[in-house]
Amino acid sequence: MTPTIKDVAAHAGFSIATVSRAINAPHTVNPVTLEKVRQSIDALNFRPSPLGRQLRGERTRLIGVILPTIANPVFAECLQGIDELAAAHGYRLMLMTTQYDAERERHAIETLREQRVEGLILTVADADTHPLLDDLDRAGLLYVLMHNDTVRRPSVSVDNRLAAHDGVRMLIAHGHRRILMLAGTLAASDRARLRHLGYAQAMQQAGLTPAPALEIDFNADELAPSVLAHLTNGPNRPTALFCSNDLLAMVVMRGLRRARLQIPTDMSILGFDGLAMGELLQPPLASICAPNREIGCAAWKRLMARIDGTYTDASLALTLPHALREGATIAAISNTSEAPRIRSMQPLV
Amino acid sequence: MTPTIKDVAAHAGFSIATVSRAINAPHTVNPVTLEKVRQSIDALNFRPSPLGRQLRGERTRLIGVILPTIANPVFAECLQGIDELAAAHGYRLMLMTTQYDAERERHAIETLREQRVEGLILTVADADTHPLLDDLDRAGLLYVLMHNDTVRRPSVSVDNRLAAHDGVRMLIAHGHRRILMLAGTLAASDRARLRHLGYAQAMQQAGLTPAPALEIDFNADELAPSVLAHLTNGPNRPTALFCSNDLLAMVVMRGLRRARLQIPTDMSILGFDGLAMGELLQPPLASICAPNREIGCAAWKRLMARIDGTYTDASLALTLPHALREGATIAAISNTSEAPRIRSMQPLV
DNA sequence: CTGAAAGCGCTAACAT
DNA sequence: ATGTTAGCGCTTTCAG
Repeated sequence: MTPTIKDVAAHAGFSIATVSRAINAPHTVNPVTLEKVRQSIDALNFRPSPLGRQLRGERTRLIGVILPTIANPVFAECLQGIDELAAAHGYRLMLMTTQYDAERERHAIETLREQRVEGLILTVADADTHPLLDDLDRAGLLYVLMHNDTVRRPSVSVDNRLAAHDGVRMLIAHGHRRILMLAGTLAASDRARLRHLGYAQAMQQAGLTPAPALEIDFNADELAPSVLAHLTNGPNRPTALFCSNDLLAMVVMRGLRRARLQIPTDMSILGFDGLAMGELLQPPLASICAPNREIGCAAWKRLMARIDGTYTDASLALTLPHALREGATIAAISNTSEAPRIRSMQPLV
Repeated sequence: MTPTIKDVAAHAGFSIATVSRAINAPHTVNPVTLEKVRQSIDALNFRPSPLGRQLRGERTRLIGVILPTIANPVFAECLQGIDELAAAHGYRLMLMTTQYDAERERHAIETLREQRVEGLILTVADADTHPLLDDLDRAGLLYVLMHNDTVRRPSVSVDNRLAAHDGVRMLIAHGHRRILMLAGTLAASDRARLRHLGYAQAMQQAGLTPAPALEIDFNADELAPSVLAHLTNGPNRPTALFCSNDLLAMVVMRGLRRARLQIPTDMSILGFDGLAMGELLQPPLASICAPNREIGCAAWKRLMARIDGTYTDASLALTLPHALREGATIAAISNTSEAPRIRSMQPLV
């Protein structure tokens, strides 16, 4: 059916070894022979089977990608970046999702190892304490983490702590003092932890009291009554919500609207991720933007550098810059009783 | 490094053939032997290499997925469905995106063929006239189309014409008479064509005059002045816009807002796709919903059925039901000069 | 410069 | 019930 190297050899009247050399080391073969072989290749429309090469222990040109989900555009955007570079470099991508499940993470890694991927680009729940990553190190399977914010392993991310810190500082600069952080139920990630840390530090530095992150059920149509009570409860209600990601922010915005709260008049909202989608909202969502596509691209480049052995950078973690997108979901609070005066702030960033 | 079948054989004191049988046909081997082999497998943590099997001409357990982009959640949602079933059935997914580019479509198909995928799930621009799909048929490589609305090939889709027809009828039932269809610049797909056909038929059946689809630049921040003129121009301006997909609808909504038009008061908007995201908008986007995840799942099942040879269904195309999501972006037009009376309509669907 | 042959990990006749 | 062997498509010594 599909022609093999044998067919080409027969057609050209040479051995399969010569055909192989004509393909992989053209300079080592007589130009005349080379030409004949090439013609046979064209005539038969032969393309060397990756399978043979892969089995032979050559490079598989396979890269594994493991993501929590692609339903969240954050990861879809990263994947776009990876895919673009992979296509340009003749690599094939094998994709597996974990739905944030540890057992599926394990299974994905094992499956991709079996398939002899040359490297792995992945996002895990918690990078620092992940035993499987130690296994990879031990086995010599190269990988680069994406969005995992750790200095202990090869990774590409924004500085989640600092980014959250900047964002919350900005809220404070707008006069907010009672700022609550909201997180999804799958919040046991290094990202979520660091974002909350940044929030807490920004609060403390402004002499304010940070609160634990309030967990929100992502899938519920409405906000839980207990949550709503928290958000609307009397004079101590928060004036601003820092949501640990944009999807959550959107769900919260909808929930608040259903509860007849105006955004940003009654409540300011700040998201995290910088989803393109957010700008299309009304009002456009303020967010701490991670360069998701670039994170994917950078992870690819790092992985390639590790594979090529040109990875000489001493530091494991690559931190990409974040940006504040000041959408219209944030209102300034000027002279309410809670924030009696506009304090002078040092410039942001 | 990684143990091979040889290592297991040596460890267990049997031949590699016996080990292979212990794995693939346990009943043909002596229970005692079987147990020993299994212990060796466990001891060495052996997992048979897919590569050897694949080269041997066995099933590769590889499925190729080709999508225009995963930046559009429509495709990400499909992919989620596919991925879920693939993981459950022990298949691996190889993903390639085309960015709606014919050459990249060709390249993706060729690459995946070389890799000996057992089948292909893909979305192409225009299924009917696609020569590469004929090649696949000829080569016997099994595939199922997703979102390509054609009766000529194995496919899973909604009835784009009917869905658009229903949607536009609904607009008309709400009193709209001047309804314009908007399409993205990459509109040369069978989907877009059929959606416009449905629009045109609905208009004609109501005695209204359909217009050609107006092309919108997806990426521009604002709507082009010429477009804006079209939409706001005097008494003949449209009162409702049917957007060929939800992402476009969102961009248009933002553009209209920037031009100080109120939605739905000044303009009603109907999208197509039923993105989950749309419900989070303000106002929630009315849309013709395709069951994207289910389309992915159904495509998977069809492909598996074709591979297993249990695909006895006579019809090539599987049409999944669409649904109208009547968001708040549609206003009723009752007694304006343009629509002097509410005409009685037959019930919708 | 070219060819013969070994071998990557595995399965499937064919023997025993 | 188990072992031997050939071969999937390819690359790579090693000879010539």
